[in-house]
Amino acid sequence: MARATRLPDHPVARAAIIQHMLAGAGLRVTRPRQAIAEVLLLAWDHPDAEAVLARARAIDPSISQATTYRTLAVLADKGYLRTHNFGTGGARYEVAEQHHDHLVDVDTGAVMEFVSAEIEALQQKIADRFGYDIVDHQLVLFGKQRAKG
Amino acid sequence: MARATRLPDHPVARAAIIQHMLAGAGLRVTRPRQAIAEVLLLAWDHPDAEAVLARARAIDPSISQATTYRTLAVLADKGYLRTHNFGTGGARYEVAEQHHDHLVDVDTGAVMEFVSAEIEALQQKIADRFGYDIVDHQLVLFGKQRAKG
DNA sequence: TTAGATGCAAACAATTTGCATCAAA
DNA sequence: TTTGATGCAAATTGTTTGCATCTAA
Repeated sequence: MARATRLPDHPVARAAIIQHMLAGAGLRVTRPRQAIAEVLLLAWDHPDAEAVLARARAIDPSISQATTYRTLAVLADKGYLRTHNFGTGGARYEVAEQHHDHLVDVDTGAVMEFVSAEIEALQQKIADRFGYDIVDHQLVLFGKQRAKG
Repeated sequence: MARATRLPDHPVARAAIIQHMLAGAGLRVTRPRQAIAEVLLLAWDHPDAEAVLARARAIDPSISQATTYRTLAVLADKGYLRTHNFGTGGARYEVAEQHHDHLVDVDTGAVMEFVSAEIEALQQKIADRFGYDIVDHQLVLFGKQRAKG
């Protein structure tokens, strides 16, 4: 049930998408950043900085940890990435497309995505009670797979 | 609008509650742990480990960082405390009483608490779709105070 | 050309651990 | 008394930064 990749197969189209993302974030389009962006766009999971670095080095072995963290930070800051903190370990990243929330399998660590317009509507109702406007939210469900019976 | 303290004023009653919490977690009732538990039970906010340590040292200056982290970890593991990750900085702790979620003021860092039975019901409906039972969840709304009109 | 990006290594921040000593049960 | 708890300091983990050197624009 792996999600389809977010990048087209055609190498020119891929390069164009990556370029758009980096330039859109106000960044120069360098080789390390292209590798990092490609890694994120290809990721079907929610890798942490270490995993992003490892995968990026498969494309270009000279990429440093510092560049990885710096690039992740800028892209997240500019809204191209979302960061999450699922309990222990470092921050985990994913390309920010349509907003969605997460269901984490506490036994396997697998992460599923979902959206619920109903929940989002209720959230704003709650914020209203406090006199607030919501600028962001995070909802993480932790669950166990139900035994087949 | 500070929440009332979770501990009674009477010193004997306070000691009994703290003892109950520590013993209930399978821990020996030591002076450092009593101080840490008292700090958490008295906390009206959501202190991080550093703040817990500082407040505990006001009770007993000899308390170490290691004991603070160790005690927080066990109490959280046993379900007496909840931990949160509101963006940057270390984990933040609070006594686990009735479950509730949080609304964080992105400008001031203030944290408000709320519960919504409606949202919780929808959460289980979503987990059902994946064949999961929810064992825990975390919902954090980030908001800005609405300008007074 | 030149401002911005890089790798490296050192610095930081948050948390965990080994160990000799201490104290609750 | 003996098993678990403590403080200390060192080790880990995750992340950030200074700096001399590159390189995209």
